[in-house]
Amino acid sequence: LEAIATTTRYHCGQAIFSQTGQVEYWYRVLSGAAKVAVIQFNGKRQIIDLLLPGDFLAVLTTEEHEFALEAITEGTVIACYPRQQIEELADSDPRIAREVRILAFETVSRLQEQLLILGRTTSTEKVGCFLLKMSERLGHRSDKVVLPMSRYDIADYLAISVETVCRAMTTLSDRGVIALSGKRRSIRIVDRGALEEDHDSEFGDRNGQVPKIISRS
Amino acid sequence: LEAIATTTRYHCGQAIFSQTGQVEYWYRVLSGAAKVAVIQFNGKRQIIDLLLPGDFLAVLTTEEHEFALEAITEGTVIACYPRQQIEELADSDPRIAREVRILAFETVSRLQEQLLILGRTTSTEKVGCFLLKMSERLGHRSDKVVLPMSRYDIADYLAISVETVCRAMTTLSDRGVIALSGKRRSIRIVDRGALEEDHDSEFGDRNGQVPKIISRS
DNA sequence: CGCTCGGTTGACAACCGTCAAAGCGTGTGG
DNA sequence: CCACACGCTTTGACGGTTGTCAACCGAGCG
Repeated sequence: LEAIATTTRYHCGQAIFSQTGQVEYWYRVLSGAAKVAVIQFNGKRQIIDLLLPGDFLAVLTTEEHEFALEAITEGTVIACYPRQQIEELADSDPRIAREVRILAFETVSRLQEQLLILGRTTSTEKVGCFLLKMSERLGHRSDKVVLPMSRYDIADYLAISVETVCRAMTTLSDRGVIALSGKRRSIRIVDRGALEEDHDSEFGDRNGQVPKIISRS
Repeated sequence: LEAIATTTRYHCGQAIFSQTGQVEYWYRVLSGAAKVAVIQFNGKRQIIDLLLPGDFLAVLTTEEHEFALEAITEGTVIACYPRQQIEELADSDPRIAREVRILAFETVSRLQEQLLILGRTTSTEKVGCFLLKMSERLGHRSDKVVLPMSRYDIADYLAISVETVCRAMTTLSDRGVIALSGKRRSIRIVDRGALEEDHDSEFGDRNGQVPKIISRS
């Protein structure tokens, strides 16, 4: 599978691609980090996916939106696979087809998790869940998390403003849930349990209603 | 591919599955509509995906969340494929593998679109984009959209409250962008252009800055 | 040294969630 | 056939949260 890949090293902020229409390549981050952004007619940017080492991106078409893939850490290495060739390989080798399938499902899972984070009500929860997810995805066993992105990128990723991201950070820091180290992008998770529950039963579980009935149609 | 499927007809509000852990089946909506919901420790529900006829759902694992798939219209027909068998078929027949791949990529695309909607700033934009997407997905050429879901489901889907959904609807109606028919779930799109742009240059494009430089890391 | 950019904090207005209440539609039972 | 009840929808009032604007700090760099 790696035989048809062309790996390239990118600088921080460098665009891997940025276009509208059919995308003829699939990408995979080998080291560093990259963001998948959509530039809206509006001028506003939104980051709809964050790629860490091992993550995969396959975009079929980008109708009516301008997609952009961009490195966010210095020296990010990305493998680029021609779509045509990878499809042919998958057709001829079931193992490769299975691998591509798994990568696609991982992408689905990643996006679903992101949807859950965006569905949170308060910004503090969003940032808390984001930090938790980043801690998981970065895979370090320690509680130290070195964010690969700026606050601006976090804001675009969580669909909130930069100032709100900062405020959420300091709020979590004041609560003693996280600790902001000297280095700006380095964060230590102090109380992981509080991050996971967060607002859960903040004011006691006064809503004793068991949510058995899901539907209301 | 349809040989291994077991199709079942469901009532409105009936659960197709609801569990935590490994999901051993993949699903496809043949007619009607279904929602993929996550019940959080909190008790709050969030709809992370909406399945219309032709749409596909494959969940690998639902670690740490309880996933539920539930019909939202009466008489929804859903095909259920055992994961094991569909993988074996895909391994033996490249055409099936390709089909599964395409379905997975469509799921990715659907989730990305939903992320874009959730990334909108105001609730009116969210509802407007949602209606536009529903109009596209339902595929009717006319401007009439019959929503398959309740306002509660829309709220859980857009991560806003029910009241806000109603207010956004009436706001759009007051602006003359949409028309609320007598039937509650029937909506007519009057000014499609306004829905697409929406807030775009509401107060003139005072931010003349061309967003060439995407990155700020 | 001055510049730029990222990060942080404050003030204020607008938006949205919550609580409350009232209008509708549908289905069921009398 | 009608009355009632229940659930969905809508609207209002109010307080909390967040976006926006503004200013300041610190670090990197020419």
